[in-house]
Amino acid sequence: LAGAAATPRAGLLATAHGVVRTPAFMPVGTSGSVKGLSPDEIRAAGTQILLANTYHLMLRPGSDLVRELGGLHSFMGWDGAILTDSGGYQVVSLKDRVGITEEGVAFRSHLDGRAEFLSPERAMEIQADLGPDIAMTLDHAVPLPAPEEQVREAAERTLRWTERSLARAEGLTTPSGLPQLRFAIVQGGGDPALRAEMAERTSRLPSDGFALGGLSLGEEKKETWAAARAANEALPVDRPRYLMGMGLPEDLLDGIAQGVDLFDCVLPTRNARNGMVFTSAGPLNIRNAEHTRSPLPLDPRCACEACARFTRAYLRHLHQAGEILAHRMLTLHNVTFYQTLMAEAREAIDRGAFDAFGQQFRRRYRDDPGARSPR
RNA sequence: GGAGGGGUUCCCGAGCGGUCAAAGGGAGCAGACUGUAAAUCUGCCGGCUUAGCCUUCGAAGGUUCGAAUCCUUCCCCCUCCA
Repeated sequence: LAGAAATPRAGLLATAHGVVRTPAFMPVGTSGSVKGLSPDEIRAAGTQILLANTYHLMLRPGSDLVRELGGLHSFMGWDGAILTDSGGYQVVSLKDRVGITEEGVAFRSHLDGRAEFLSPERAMEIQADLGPDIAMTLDHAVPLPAPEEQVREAAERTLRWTERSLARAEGLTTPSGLPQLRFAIVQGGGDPALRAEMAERTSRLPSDGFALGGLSLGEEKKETWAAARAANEALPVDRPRYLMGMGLPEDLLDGIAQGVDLFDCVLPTRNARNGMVFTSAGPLNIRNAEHTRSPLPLDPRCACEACARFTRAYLRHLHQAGEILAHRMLTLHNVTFYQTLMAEAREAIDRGAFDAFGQQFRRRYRDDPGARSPR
């Protein structure tokens, strides 16, 4: 990896399951599955690395079972790279079932109400059992807006938890025996100064990469990027940066512009199941009546199976009829769209033409009337 | 032929004198979704010149200050008996 602190960069991230060309997007496969897609389809969409979740897999089927069956890669039949989130996000998404102490996070399982406990140490132990290529340290994210004091406290606690996580990870082994990278998470809310400070302090720790967590959690977009930029400028240039949980296609471009190497987001997969399709001419909702008789593909610029084979009219029909194929095809398309965007961005960076690429993408994404089928 | 039950807004289905343009589903229409408790959730869903007015609960007539609700006749459906 090369380049100045917070400018677009393309690189290679070596993992135990292949070299990931960055910037890269990780589709989310929380429970060990990118909902609706087989590993071959995930790969065909252009995916190099995907994300799974510690909390969910810990509850079901249990990390010991995954270890017994050779680790997450062999368990789910995916031989590409995997990153697992530590469960820190569930502190936010499951906030009503969570209690936080300095020791860790107490959960009431969303599955059966059972008490579960995730400490920084346990998060790393579970991730060692799961055996992803990259494990995330446990962090404490805060929904925004939040009082300054609370944001500071969570950020400081995250740093302490990061130290504990990294310390515990020493000596742990994966089921396959292959090495595991550890990424530390920087918190700090929407405050650029706090973000910069936390990034600087975190970067002194022996971490293989760094992540920006707790963004797009209710703050204004301007705030998101100001905070992210401050952190990115303070992070070491020679290690990968991961912007957690974002985002929209525009967000990916904005993140890449300030030197982010890794992204993940549920939008392309979850929204696909809810009928939303990302296209080069902007987003569309396949449920909308305007597509009822449309003979067009979702996106004429896309090479995925859904676009090669099916009309909007058919896909709309499938979605209205509640057919699984609609969810599968829209998911395949959205993931392909995201991965194509990332591949084009990498190529543009290599050419030294990222800005122009971004502008061209945005122009088409916002303004192309081809996004709408004729009435 | 006899006995009984029923026809409600696109569909199913509550309501059984005023608080009913009429519960609840479904369908339809639109919106939301950013480290997934999500194939989920929210809103609209008779019309209009929309703090109100108009048309609507099989049809027509009647009772009543007031009817989807009560009465009469008619039309249509279903069940049982002959």
